[in-house]
Amino acid sequence: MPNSNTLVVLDFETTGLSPNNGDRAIEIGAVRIENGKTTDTFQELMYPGMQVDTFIEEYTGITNDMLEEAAPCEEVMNRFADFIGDDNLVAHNASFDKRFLDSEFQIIDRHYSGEFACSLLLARRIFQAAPNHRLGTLVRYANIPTEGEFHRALYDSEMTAKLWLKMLEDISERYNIVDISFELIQKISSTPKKAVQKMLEAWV
DNA sequence: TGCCAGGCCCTCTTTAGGGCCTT
Repeated sequence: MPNSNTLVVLDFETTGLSPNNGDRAIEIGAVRIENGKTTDTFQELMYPGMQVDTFIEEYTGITNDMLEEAAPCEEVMNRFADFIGDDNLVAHNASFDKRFLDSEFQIIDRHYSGEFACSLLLARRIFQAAPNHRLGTLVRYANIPTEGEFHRALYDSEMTAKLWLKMLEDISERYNIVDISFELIQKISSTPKKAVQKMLEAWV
């Protein structure tokens, strides 16, 4: 059974946008949050069996030379499957990371039982006034200190985790809700933007 | 040869189109 007090916030760097086009993961970063505190991290580069193009090298700072020294995707993703266990999962634009997690796990015949939540969907509802809902913009909007490079897997997962906790804190303070369950998060994320405030005000 | 992501969300919507987000 997934533990609702424990979350793994994860982020992939990849060769492109779609596993259906043959794209693979090149780095996975993750942060485990237990009762609001970071208790563990995971970060590994992985060799996807192909060269990445110059856009990806420049976007992520991950070079082909770095990847050639890395363990293959299959090996790294097996370790990552052990890391996430049955915990629930969070990512910024989770549909993207879920596609790559599913694709990489299918290759090695591994499975997970946790459910995904999406910090982008939550932010569109909780931080409606933000200029946009890219991860970097939201981190600045929420006044979260930054001291690293975006577009690396561990740093982005750490920033997503901090943003996640900030949104939970915001919900808790704004609506006086003490216990924010994973189920409530899912409920907020699937409620139309205009109806979120009323829904939360009525939440007991 | 030519194509090439996909889910969410808004609106000049629902018999659709296009921007936002992720690499």
